[in-house]
This record gives sequence, C-alpha cells and structure tokens, in this order.
Amino acid sequence: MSDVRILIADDHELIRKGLRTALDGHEGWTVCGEAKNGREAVQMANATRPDIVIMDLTMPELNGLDATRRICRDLPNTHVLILTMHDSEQLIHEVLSAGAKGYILKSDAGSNIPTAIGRLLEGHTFFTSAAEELLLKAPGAFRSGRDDMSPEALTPREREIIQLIAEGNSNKEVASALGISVKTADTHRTNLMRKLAIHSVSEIVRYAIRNKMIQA
Amino acid sequence: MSDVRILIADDHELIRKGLRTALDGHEGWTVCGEAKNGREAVQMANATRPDIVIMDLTMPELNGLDATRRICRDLPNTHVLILTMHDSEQLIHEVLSAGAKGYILKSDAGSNIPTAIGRLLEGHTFFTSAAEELLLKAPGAFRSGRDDMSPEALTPREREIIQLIAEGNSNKEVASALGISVKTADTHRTNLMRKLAIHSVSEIVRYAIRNKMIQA
DNA sequence: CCCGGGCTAGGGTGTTCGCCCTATAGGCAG
DNA sequence: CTGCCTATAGGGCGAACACCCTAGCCCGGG
Repeated sequence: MSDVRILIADDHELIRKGLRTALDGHEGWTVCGEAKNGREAVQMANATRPDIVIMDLTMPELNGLDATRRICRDLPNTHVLILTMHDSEQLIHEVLSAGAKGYILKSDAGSNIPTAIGRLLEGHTFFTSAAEELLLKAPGAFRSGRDDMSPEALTPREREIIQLIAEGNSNKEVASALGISVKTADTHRTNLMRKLAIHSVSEIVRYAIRNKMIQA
Repeated sequence: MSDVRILIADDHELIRKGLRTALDGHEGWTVCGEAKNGREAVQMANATRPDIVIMDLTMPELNGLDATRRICRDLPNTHVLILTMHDSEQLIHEVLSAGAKGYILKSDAGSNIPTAIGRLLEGHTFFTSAAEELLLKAPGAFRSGRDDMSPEALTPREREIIQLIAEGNSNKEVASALGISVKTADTHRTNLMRKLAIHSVSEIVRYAIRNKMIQA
C-alpha cells in the first residue's frame, strides 16, 4: 500500500515548516507539496491528487474557502482539513458546505493534527471542540445564515474578483492576474456590485473584510 | 565561547515548531525555551537570560509588546526580534519604542530569520523590507515613538476626511458634508495619501479599519 | 515680525470607475 | 432540444479619482 500524500496550503512559510515537522514523524505520511495561496493549492491538488489537503482560510489571491470548494468539487477522493485562527460559527458552516471534512484551530493544532488526519483517512470528520459544540447547538443553521448578502450568492469567479479588488487591484491588474480581458473583469465587478447592492470600492473592501475574504 | 541561546514566544504551537526547525540547523544556536504567552516569555527570559527572544505580538494574557518592554527594560543584553503577521505602520514604531531590535513578518519569515538573528547578534537591527521603508521615510521616529504613518501624524482635518472616504463617500459628498469645496476635499485626500504612502481607495479603507477609525 | 503649518480653493490632465448595452460559447437541468 | 447560468468580451459615456501645479488666509511660535 502506498503512502498517504498530504498537501499543505498556507501563506505563512513558518506554518508550512511547522506542519512538515509535525507530519514528517509519521510512518507512511508524505508531504507532496506546499502551496502559498489558494490558486497554487488548487493547481497543486489537481497535479498531485493528494489524499489530504491542510488548508488555511485567509490566503492572498484566492482564499481557502473557494480553493476548498474547487478541490472538493473536482477531487472527491481528496479530503480537506481546514486550519484557521478564527473560531467563527458562520465560518464553520461555510467551511462545511464548501466540502471540508475537518476544522481545526491553529492555537490547538500541534497535537490534534495527526489525530485529525487519521480521522479523515478513515472517512470520518474532525472538529476542534469549540466547533463541535456549535454543530450540536445549531443543527439547522446551514440555511439560516445565508441571505442575498452572503458570499454564497456570488459565483466563484465573482468571489475571486471581489477579493482581488479589495486587495487594492484595479480592473487592469485583476484582468492580468487572472489572464482575462479588462472588460471581463469589469463585467464581473459590475455584476457582483449589483448582486450585493453596493456602489463603491470602499463598500467592496468592507464587505470583503466582514466576510473574511481579506484581512484589514 | 558559549552557544547563542534563543527563546521562542508564540501562542501557536505550529509556529514554535517551525521556528525550532528553522533554527536547529544552525551551528552554535540553541533554543533555550518556548513560551506560549507574554507572561511566560517574561518569566522564562528572566530565568534563562537568552541572547535572543523571538516574540509574537498577539498573545493571550500579556501581549508581545508589553512583554518586550519588560524584557528590554530588565535585560539589556537580550535582543528582541518581533515576529508578526500584521504589517501595521503604527505597530512598527510602537515596537521600536518598546525596545525591539528587529521586526519581521511571518509571511516572509522562514528565509530571513537566520539573517535577522545574525544581524541582532552583531548589535545591528533587522527589519522586513516594508518596515525599513517606513523608517527611511520617518528618520526621527526612534526617539519620539510617534511616526508619520499613525493617525496622529495626520492633521485633524485629514483624519476627518479619511474617515468619510473610508465610509464610502466621494469627494463631492465629503465636500458637502464638511461644507467645503470639492477641490479642497480632493487636496486633503491627495495630501493624506502622500503622507501615508498609499495609492488607492481600498488602502484608505483598510488603513481606517486597522486604525479603528471605522468598523468593517 | 516673519515663517511655517494647516485649511482653503482652483486649473489641468490622464486614468479608472460605474454602469448602460450587446453578444458568443460552454455546461448543466428539465 | 431548450432554456438558464456562467464566463468571456466588447462599445460607449459621464463621473470620479490620482496627481501635478499655484495661492490666499489665519494663527501660533521662534
């Protein structure tokens, strides 16, 4: 039987190094790559088809949530374990509906990560204790937290665009970052602004920060 | 001659592990302890009197800034290297006036940390490139603790303007809100952007949020 | 008394935004 | 097959922005 192949996606090099250290000690586990943003994570997951992806949520260019959506959609045999600093109830449900199988806080990560990976390999889920309580408390919350103003109402491409705009990129820069025409970037921008009923860059930025798509 | 003794202070176990990995490869360097909050860091620094303390800023119980102040006050032979995720202009000068000798971002930490430690051991300072630019722009900031990048460096009128912009108002709306000409509002906008060395609305918004001038 | 900083205001220029329109190609569901 | 959604791309236009310049007025400190 072959090794368990693990992909690490985190924009902080130190976290990646720490994860490598924590995983290298285990028999039969191999880190098959390190991605430093969501786009790299998707590309490397498609290229290496790992068994596990350990995914940070806040990453530049493409955030971990959308990267998780794509990976779970395209690679059903790949299990995503979310690794984040934020203990937000809203986030947990978004993460679940994105297809992640586990959710773990960086603050209590070190000892739990091997356990979490083991659970995911067995086809189970794993959640940080705080997250588990939330699931028990609000079993029906999957739908209730959603409204027309949530990022779920946007298409994946639009979420990508909004993040790039909020990071300070102009239409031209967004276009070249994604390899599309300026007019296409502008169309997406116009569409998402109409969907969210917002009318300025500053509202875009605040929306992105509220919804954890970027950091302030 | 004895080993260089290094104390690690970070609340994330993964970061501590990553730092150990990054430092273990170096001849003559010893990690003499790991603290998981600021209070522990102060205690362990007093007990072990390390040459270097690598200090996170956001830690529970006692934050890294106050821990740095105490360590630099009580242990003049101990050099503190700040390791943080946040690239806040205000923070850099606060950190300097607290007595730290270096400031490094987690995102570009892995390769720079040995370099940074080397510089500190030679009695020099080390700053992430972004931080260095700020120092060059505000050469007098070492003594005063105040910097051109903090909201205090702006005039009251400019702070008023930046808040209104960040809240989503156009030049025209700012002007009518304050009863001044559109050109005046634009002048203030241009001036404050030059002072803060920022170049877009999205940077204005993020600056205002970071500095608690508006809510996300 | 004069100089500097802050607030005010305007001219001008090139770029970008916000939003209106149309249109094609691909995918997926009924 | 037929819509519907998504992503792509373009034309056009008025408003807003980013940045350059000058300049008057007021007030407080050296």
